[in-house]
Parts: sequence; structure tokens; C-alpha cells
Amino acid sequence: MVSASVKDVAALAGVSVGTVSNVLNRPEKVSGEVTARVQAAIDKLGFVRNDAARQLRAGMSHSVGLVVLDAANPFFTELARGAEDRAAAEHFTVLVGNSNEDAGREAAYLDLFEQQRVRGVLLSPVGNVIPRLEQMRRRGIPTVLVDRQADNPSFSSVAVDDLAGGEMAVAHLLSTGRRRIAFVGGPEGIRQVADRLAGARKAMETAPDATLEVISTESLTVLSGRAAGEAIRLRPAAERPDAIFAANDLLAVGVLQGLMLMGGVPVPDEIALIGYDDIEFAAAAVVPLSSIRQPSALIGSTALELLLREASSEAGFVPRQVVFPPELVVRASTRA
Amino acid sequence: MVSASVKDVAALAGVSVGTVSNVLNRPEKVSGEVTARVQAAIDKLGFVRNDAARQLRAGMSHSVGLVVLDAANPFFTELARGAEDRAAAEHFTVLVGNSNEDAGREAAYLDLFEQQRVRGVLLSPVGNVIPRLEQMRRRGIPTVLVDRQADNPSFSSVAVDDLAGGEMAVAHLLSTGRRRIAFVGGPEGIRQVADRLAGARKAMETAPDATLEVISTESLTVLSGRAAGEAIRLRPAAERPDAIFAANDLLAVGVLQGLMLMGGVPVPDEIALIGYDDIEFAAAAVVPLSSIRQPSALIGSTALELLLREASSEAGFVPRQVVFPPELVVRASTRA
DNA sequence: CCCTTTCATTGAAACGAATCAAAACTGTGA
DNA sequence: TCACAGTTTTGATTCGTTTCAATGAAAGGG
Repeated sequence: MVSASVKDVAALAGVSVGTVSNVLNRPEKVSGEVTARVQAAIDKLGFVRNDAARQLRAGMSHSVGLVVLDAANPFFTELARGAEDRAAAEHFTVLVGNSNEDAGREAAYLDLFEQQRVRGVLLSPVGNVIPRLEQMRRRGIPTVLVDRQADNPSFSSVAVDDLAGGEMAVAHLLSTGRRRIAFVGGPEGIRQVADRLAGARKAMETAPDATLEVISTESLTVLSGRAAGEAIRLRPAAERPDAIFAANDLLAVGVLQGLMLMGGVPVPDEIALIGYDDIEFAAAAVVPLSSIRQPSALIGSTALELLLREASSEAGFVPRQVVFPPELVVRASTRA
Repeated sequence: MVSASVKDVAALAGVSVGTVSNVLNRPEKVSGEVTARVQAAIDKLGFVRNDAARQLRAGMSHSVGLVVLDAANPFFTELARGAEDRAAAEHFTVLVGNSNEDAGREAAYLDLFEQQRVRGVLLSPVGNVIPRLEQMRRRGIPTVLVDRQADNPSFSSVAVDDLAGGEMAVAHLLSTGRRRIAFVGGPEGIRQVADRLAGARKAMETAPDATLEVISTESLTVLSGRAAGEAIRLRPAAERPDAIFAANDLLAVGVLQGLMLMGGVPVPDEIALIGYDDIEFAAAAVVPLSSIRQPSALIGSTALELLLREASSEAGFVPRQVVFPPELVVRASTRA
């Protein structure tokens, strides 16, 4: 029942283990006759290489880790796809962990990845992990931050300019005549949320007659959004905002559900709504959602490329902060 | 730069490697004074256990593999979450692979998982992998099929009765007076698709005056659905179906988009639409989608439990085919 | 026919952690 | 002081693969 090893293969084929290894790794070094005999033995025994042993010998794995804030968010699945495709091209595997916006789970995944001796880590951080990442780098495991710009210039990052994106979203709302803006998002400890809000505040400066209300949520999920939407719907009409900027599309979808429950508040007539990420479902929502598009797969593939470059460069690697521009996508939810 | 090993820790602490190992794995066997010295050395050197070495020694990993048809489908992310939660409780890790409905990628992931000596595999199969799975079982790696019932009674599976679900969906359409039904889905090689269609056919038998048209798609994605929806929209009105059953919600969302483009065909007035899976976005669609709900997280956790049980039972394990009942969820898209 | 070169093949050593029988302690009672 | 029973600690061995210096055999040159 226990699986066959090179030793068994070697014995059956009547060669040494070194030769079996050569057949596996440097077939050009081995004569045709021997190769055939070894192959036959491999097939007969159902030999499968033991990755743990290879890795132990090699000292490093052929994997990289990826920790995302929310594996159910299509933005991150797209990002992961981009990273995986790029990794596959280099014969690397991506191990995906879901921190669920929880610093504890994030740390647990980093532990795991260190124990696996991954080549590097792509991270969309929750807590303040910079000290931890510096420690990991000292141990030879580099990190590239994804979906948020590194404030520490010694780290590479691939992100979209969330400040500009937030500004863009609110400027758009203002340009359609809205004045009582609400920002729905949280927790503020998450950098993307903070930046998008900061961008929103910046846009507000251009309209002194407009007001910005901040409505905090527990997480960036449809459920949190629905709760926020319902709370707004239940307010007296006069106290409702006339436009909502949601920190991501999941929230926006939830807000929309919350607002429309029981023939509620019409969107965009009474309240305009814009999200962030432009996930595939945004266009398919009850009221097609305006959003700020991020090139998710491109972020993933670019980050992976930077990571592998940093991992393989002996020294003198210069970290890069790649910033893609966000793009406003206007749909029915913000039409006048 | 290369990381420290137990040997280094032992040297610094002035003890043997065996003692370091004991501190790590059986702290109760080691005196307080020594434990403290070893801990200090571990911290000082930044020692991190090498998983490859542990695994090699142990002979088996602490992971299970999961191969899904489409990692971007919320149904599967939910299923994965269920499996991961259950696995975490048993101190196991889940490695997720995305076959993307491609038999080649599926096989590649199975290869990878075998090399990693995973404890077992959860699989939502594309091709005919049964022979392969039997081979893996002989090598000590059991499989549990997810989201489709095993036709081979020697395999465990956790699924929803897709035949009943398909029947339920079409029976519902018929009960609202629809008569020209279309099934949108594919490829038919995927068992879930075939079963849901078979269920649809079964329901048709109760209504001799109704017709069922099958519209094949390349894949179970929003994009494929949109193409199908557009094709239907472009037909002369008389040749359009009056109800559509989409093989999953992603398709349904796409069909909806395709139908409604350029102020197209009204749903449900002219065409009713029902999907399958009841993903979170179904309720949030332009026209909230009726659907057949599957308990996705429960499928994942149940499958993981069966898998671990099979993996740890010496012999005489009796495979089980768990079948959950589907549930009809009626929303606006099929209202008369 | 011997010497050199080339080439395929060998086999021991390494990777890092876990195990476990044996050794080294400790303290107790005689 | 010694025997004995516990308790700690030791260190050689194991896991499966890769690597690489060494070996052997065959081919080519003089």
C-alpha cells in the first residue's frame, strides 16, 4: 500500500538509484535501452515522485503563497487567476489562503507559507504586517503587496490608485448634481477602504455645499452592505443621502438589495449608487451598477512577475511600486 | 540567509537535536530550564520548521486536495469555504485547484496532489477520471466526489439530486403556464449538466403540449450565458421560448444580460428564467432570479468529513453517497 | 597493443526533522 | 555507599530524492 520509491524502481530495473534520478531529470544523459527499462519499472510500480523529498533536497519549494482578503470576492478570484496563469507559465504553483479580513488568519497563513518554504508571498494585508514581512525577507522570503500601495518603499507592490479612484467616484456623483453623499465601507483599518474614503474627501473639497457622511460596515460583503442599505431605507426620507459610494461592489450590491426591499427607495432616482472593482456581477445587478474598474487579473500577473524577479535576484534588487489607473464605468445606478 | 535548522538551535542551546524536537512536539517531557533555553535559541535564530522534512519523515502530508470546475463560481467558493472550515478544525489544509472544466488541467492537479502525498482528494470531475481515481485509491489516496453523485458505488460522494432539481425547475416553469421551454447549458459531458437536463426532460413528460429546446453552451459562465441570451433575443419573437432553465446561475445571469440588452426582451413577462445554485448574486440580479438552491458549504464540509474518515480507516470502509435535496427558490424572474 | 578520451553508470553523502532505545542523571531508601 | 526507580536527555537512524566525484567500459589514436 505504501508507495514505491526510486529505490524500488532501481531494484526492479536493475540499475542504481542515481540512474533512475537521471532518467527523471536528465533523460539525455541516459541510454535508450536503460531509459526504457526504468520507464517500464516506473509504470509497473506506479511510482510517483515524492515532492516532500525533492523539496527537502532542493531547499526551496516551487510554490508561492497568496493571501487574499476575501476569496469569495470576484475581484480576488480574478486576481488569483491572473497570478496562477503567470505562475503556471514558470512552472510554479500558487497556494491561496483566505484571511477573511482577519489578522489572525492572515498570520496563520504566513506561518504556513514559511514552513512550506515558499518562494515568496503575494499579500493583500489586513493588519500591520510590515515588521513580519521584513523578518520574512531576512529569511529569504520576499513579499509583494497586492491591491494596495506599499507605504514602505522597500517593498514592491501592485495596486490601483485608490485615492484617485475614490476621488473619481465622488466627483462623478457630484457632477450629476448629488450633494448629500454617503460613504459606505469598513473596517477603516483596511487600507483600501481608508484610501478610497480619503479620495472621496478630496473630491468633496471642490463642492463646499455638499456633505459627506461615513457609514461604517463590519466587512466588505454583500451581507454588510444589505444591513447598511436597510438602515438607510428606514430613515425618514429627508435624512437619507442622495448618493452612496460603496467601498466595493459586494457592498454596493448589498446596499442595493437593502434599499429596494419592500418596494423601497428607487435607485438612481432618489439615491444614486456607485461601487468599486467592477466585478462581473455589477453590470448584472437589479440596477446595473456604476463602478470603478480595477484590472484585477493584470494586478495578479504583474505582482507574480515582480515576486519571482525579486526571489531570484541575488542582491541589489530594486523594489517597484506599480500603480495602475482606475477607470470610471458609468451605468444606470448613477444616471440622472 | 539560509534558514536555521534544529541542529543550529540545538548547538546554540547546548542540547541535542532530540531535545529540540521534544520541546517542539512533547514539551511536557522537557524540563522548564531547558525549554526556556531552547525557546530562546529558536527566537534568536528565527527558526521555522521545515515542512518538507517533517512530511518526508511522516510519510503523509496534512493536506487534502480540492479540484473545482470553476473557482470563480460562488457556488464553488462557498463549497471550498465549507471544506476549509471543516479541515481547519482537524488541523488540515486544503489545496484548491481550478480545472476550469478542462480535463487536462484536472489531471495536472491530480498529479500534483499525488506528488504532494495529500491525504485525499475532493473532486468535482470533468472527464472520465474513475480509472485514475481507482489507481489513486490503490496507492492510498482516497477521493470523494463533490457536487455529483458517484455512479460507481465504491466511491463516496456528496451531492444534490440534480435530476430532482432539474425536474423541480421545469415543473415550476410549467406550473406558471409556460409551454415553450428552453434549456441553456453545456458542455453535456459535465454530469451536472446532463442530469439537470434529464430532470427537465422528466418534468416535460407531464405536459404533452409543451416543448423543450436544448441550447448548448461552451461553458457554465456569465459570458457563455450572455451569448446564448443574445442569440435568443435576436430571434423573431414567435420563435423565442417563453421560459428558460439555465444549468447554473452564472449562465442565468448572463442570459438575463443578453436578453435585456438594448431594451430587449422583458423578463419575466415575455420569457421566464430560472437558474441553479442560488448564489448570492441571484437575488441581486436585474430581475431577481428564481433558482434551485444547493447547500454549498454543507456539501463541502460533509465531503471533507467523509474523506478524512475514509483516509484514516484501515480497511472495511463503506463508501457513502450522500444526497441532499434541492430547494426551489421563487423570485421575480418566474413570476407570472 | 597501450594510452587517452568520452560516455554511461554508480553509490555515498546530503537535505531537516522525528523517533526511540539507550544512556545519563536525579533522588530515595536500605 | 549502593541499588533501584524515575525522569531527562542523547544521538544514531530513518524517510526519498538529488547530486557529484569516482568507476568502468567502450572507442579512437598512435
